[in-house]
Amino acid sequence: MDQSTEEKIKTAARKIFHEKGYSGTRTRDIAEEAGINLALLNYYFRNKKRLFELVMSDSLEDFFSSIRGAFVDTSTDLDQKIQIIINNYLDQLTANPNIPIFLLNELRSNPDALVKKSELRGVLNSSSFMQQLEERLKETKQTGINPFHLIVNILGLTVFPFMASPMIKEMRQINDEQFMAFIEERRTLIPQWIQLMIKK
Amino acid sequence: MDQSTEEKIKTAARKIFHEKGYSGTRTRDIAEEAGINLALLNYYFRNKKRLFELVMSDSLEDFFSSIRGAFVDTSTDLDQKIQIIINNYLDQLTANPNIPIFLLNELRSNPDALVKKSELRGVLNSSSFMQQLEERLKETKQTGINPFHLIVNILGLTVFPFMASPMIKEMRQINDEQFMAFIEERRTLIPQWIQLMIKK
DNA sequence: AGTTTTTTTAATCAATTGATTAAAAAAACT
DNA sequence: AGTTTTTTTAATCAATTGATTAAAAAAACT
Repeated sequence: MDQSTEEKIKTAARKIFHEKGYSGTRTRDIAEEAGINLALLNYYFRNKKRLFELVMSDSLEDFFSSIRGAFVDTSTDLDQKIQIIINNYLDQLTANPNIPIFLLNELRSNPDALVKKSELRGVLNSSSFMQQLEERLKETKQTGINPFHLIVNILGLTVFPFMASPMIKEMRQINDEQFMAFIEERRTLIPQWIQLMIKK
Repeated sequence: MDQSTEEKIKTAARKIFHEKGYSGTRTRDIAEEAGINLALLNYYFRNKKRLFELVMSDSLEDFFSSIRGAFVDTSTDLDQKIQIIINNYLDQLTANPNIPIFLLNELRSNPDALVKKSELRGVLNSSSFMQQLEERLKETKQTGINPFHLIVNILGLTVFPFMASPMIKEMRQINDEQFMAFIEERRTLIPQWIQLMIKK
């Protein structure tokens, strides 16, 4: 495990920024986590802000990358895509449960970070998935419904429980392991629910 | 508008804490927002932490209070309750769009705040709504599904778009007004989707 | 009207935080 | 082996932040 100092800092910064957000994170926290001298943060990354922007950009990329493939793939049909998107998201969120709340909380004060990812908008809006959704809504006589609602629903059913995990755990008096079992139950349920919304 | 100084501080604190979170908020921000002298925060509330805990407690109360009535009301049936809960939530979130992300972000670092509201767990778990949900799942041969999933779904479909509003606005290139129109569309759609999940 | 209590103010302080500095150590180059 | 460049270190600094202080002003009490 011979990580360079620069890599050590990045890894540590990702972890701590995800947990504490930008203003809750001290550069000393990152240095401690990385096991390096505090001044190295400025030597390698100039200042806290730059390091954060790097982590923010990477995290946005991570958030979208696990589903981009499924969105644009023309060889799968709508039902397959729904399954793949939800599965890929659950896998990714299981590995990085802090990403959604981190991203959405930071985007509140700095929405511009997303503008730099404007390419994603293009990908999403012209995706095979979007077209297939529109066609399905036509077939099911639901043309009054903006297909974007369905995308929000997939995200809401998949992502929200991770963001609300403290509340869910407290309300149901369950531990982390039991929470993850709850999430696994949803792996098959969410696609079924989405299917009901666009049923032929 | 003869608010006392104490009230002015509370109002300002709620606003700023909701926007910036605990660590992103300086006591000077609150004082400026309230139009009062900085030292008055300590005079009236002793320190930043106490003021925050007060705002946190109130905000949790607000988050749950708009739906508590509907949960325990025994004179309405399940379908009516779903409608009322979603409507009440949308009204409340429209008035205070920052509450969910504020609460869930702060609960990540301090879940204990919720333990102080443990009474809510009792209310939820023994509520008329919960019982009606269980009965409906029985009637529809879905006894393998924990009814709590449906509650998470209602929240996910209702609350998540508010939390994700920066992303939704950017992805669809819409302004605040258009975002609220998007939310209003969901007012009738969400109950329909939920009904599909528990359809007889 | 005088006295006491409460509220407010501007200045100041102690601690913290992001950042800088100068020197030492290590690596790379000749 | 000597020189140059890069990396690391511990100390220090400048700015910021939550909090305190002492005095003035206002309100309440007698």
